[in-house]
Amino acid sequence: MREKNIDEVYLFQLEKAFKQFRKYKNGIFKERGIDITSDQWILLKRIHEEEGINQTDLARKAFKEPASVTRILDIMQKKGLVERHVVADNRREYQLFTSAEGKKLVEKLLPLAREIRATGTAGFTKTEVDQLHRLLERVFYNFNQ
Amino acid sequence: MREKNIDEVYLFQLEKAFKQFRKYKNGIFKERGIDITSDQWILLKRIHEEEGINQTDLARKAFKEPASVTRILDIMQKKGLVERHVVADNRREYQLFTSAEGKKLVEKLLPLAREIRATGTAGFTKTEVDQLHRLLERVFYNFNQ
DNA sequence: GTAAGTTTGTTGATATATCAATAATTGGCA
DNA sequence: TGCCAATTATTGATATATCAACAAACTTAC
Repeated sequence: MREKNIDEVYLFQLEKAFKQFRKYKNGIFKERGIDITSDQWILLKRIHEEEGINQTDLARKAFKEPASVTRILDIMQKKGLVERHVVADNRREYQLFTSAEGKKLVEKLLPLAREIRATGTAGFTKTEVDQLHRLLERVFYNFNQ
Repeated sequence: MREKNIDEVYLFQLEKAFKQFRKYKNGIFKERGIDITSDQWILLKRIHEEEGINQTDLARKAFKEPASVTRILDIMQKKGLVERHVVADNRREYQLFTSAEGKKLVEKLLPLAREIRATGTAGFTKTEVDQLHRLLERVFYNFNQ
């Protein structure tokens, strides 16, 4: 049997879709003059959803490595978007909070994020979006065994 | 309307599936003692499919930036997996070839790659794999406008 | 109460992604 | 022919991913 050409491989399509999404998102931020990256936005939104979260939990929930989270937070802290607060009864960890500026940015970006999600599934029925979601969950599950 | 929690967002699931796939693949290579990364393998396989391809075409077909291709090839060239040949009638570009060692590695990895693809869609019907592929194509298309 | 193990976060090294700038070469065209 | 534009590859800067090693703080078991 002939080896599949890589174009036909669903995993290559998965990679293409993800990369194109990231490019699109970064492009939208840039074109609106918003100085934030796709990954910084993920963390900012997460912290906003759960103010006071620590880095380990943040990493797990955002599906990032703790080391990456450390570095992305360093950048966002320099930009004044987030704050690390020491915890009274535990000197190992930080509680993370969005700054006032961070909160403003979240409010600005939430509708944009909604638009971006809608763009990706333009022309999809609700059923198709669910189908895609469930199929991706199963792929994730299969690779997570 | 409440803002969607990021877990529910299909785009987050897309990212998770892709990252988990990459981790799984890198893990398999590592566990078999094969000194190659997921991305190096993509390029190696592509060159093997089209010996003599130049970097621009390789970048387009592998869906990578030319700058990334330059650097990944540098690494693979050092490892002795690929060769850059000068072209007689065009001193700007190189023709890329897999080395003898590169070819051996391709033969070793092709069945592994097939297994990895199968792992990702374990429990899928053929229809579901096609469905996933087509849905991803449409997401890509939507973000590529 | 202390030693051993665990948790939390950081850092270093390496690989890849992206954008911008650049060098070298080639092609088109007046 | 000679200049300008396009092509090909590289490099620099910055951001992120991954793994390993580590330090500090905390927890557990004895």
